[in-house]
Amino acid sequence: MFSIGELSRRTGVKVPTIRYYEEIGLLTPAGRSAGNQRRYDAAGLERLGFIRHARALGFGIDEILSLIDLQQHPDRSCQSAMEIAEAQLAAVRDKIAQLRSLEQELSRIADGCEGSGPARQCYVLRSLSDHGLCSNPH
Amino acid sequence: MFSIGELSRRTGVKVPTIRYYEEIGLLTPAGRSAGNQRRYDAAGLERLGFIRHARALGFGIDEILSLIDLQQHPDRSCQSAMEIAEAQLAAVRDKIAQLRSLEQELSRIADGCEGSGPARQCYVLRSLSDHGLCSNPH
DNA sequence: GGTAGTCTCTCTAGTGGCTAGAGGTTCAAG
DNA sequence: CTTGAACCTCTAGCCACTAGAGAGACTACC
Repeated sequence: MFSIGELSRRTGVKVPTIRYYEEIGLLTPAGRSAGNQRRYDAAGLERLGFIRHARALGFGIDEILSLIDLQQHPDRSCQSAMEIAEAQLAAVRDKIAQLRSLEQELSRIADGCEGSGPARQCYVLRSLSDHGLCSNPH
Repeated sequence: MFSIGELSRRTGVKVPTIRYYEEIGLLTPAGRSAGNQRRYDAAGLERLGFIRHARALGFGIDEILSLIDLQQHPDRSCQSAMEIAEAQLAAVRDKIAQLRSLEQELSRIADGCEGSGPARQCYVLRSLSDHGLCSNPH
């Protein structure tokens, strides 16, 4: 049994974040000390590692709740886990596509400006004023 | 002179968003009607188009404030505009790189699971529990 | 000039996923 | 038994909006 600070050190998750996870029902301490301080065990450590990893991969809190729920019922089908992962993958790919389109526009816009002239002629400012100068829709 | 609803229709920016932009100092109406309703002119329309375009490219409110400030002083050097654009481009590229790394992990994880077995064996759940299964750092 | 129906007003609160800080209590080492 | 770090709860703030309540203004038609 160890403290929240120890748990934080072992997982790299900040103390207030751990408390926040408790508040939203992701992680409950194994118990409390006589003086009401949180105490965690190995299961809590593992759980927080799971959460951290899932967050790093971009899963939202609701998805993580579902995944944890599934993890606690090992006899159920893992179909929903796969669906959640695929949905996340699709969301990431979508985002990448959007960002690539932005990258293209931004590099075109930034390249068009030398940074040396007056703002009147600035290609950055002109591009923002006139959407017609863009090659992509966004 | 036209109403906020008309401005919204012409730009595709929602009415509450326009009011929010006013609150944070991005866009002031040209005036008010006798009954205190906002009235906009062509300059407001143009300004909101600029803001919308900049937001679509991912610029933050502070950056947009700076860009508008520069736009209103056409004799100043446009260096800062270029810097802002390049910083945004760099941020977008960073984000893309991060997302690509996530994409790789996620597709590996999702591919490892058939969705048909019990949760006990689910590769998605096992991957999240054991960071060591990952090939990328994230 | 009345009225119906749409638009607009201000204000408050909520979103997601935390982060920061105040003011007070508990713990562990010496 | 004291010191100082760690911990507690609670509130407020971040970004860029979005939603909704309750009240007032505008416009088209009769």
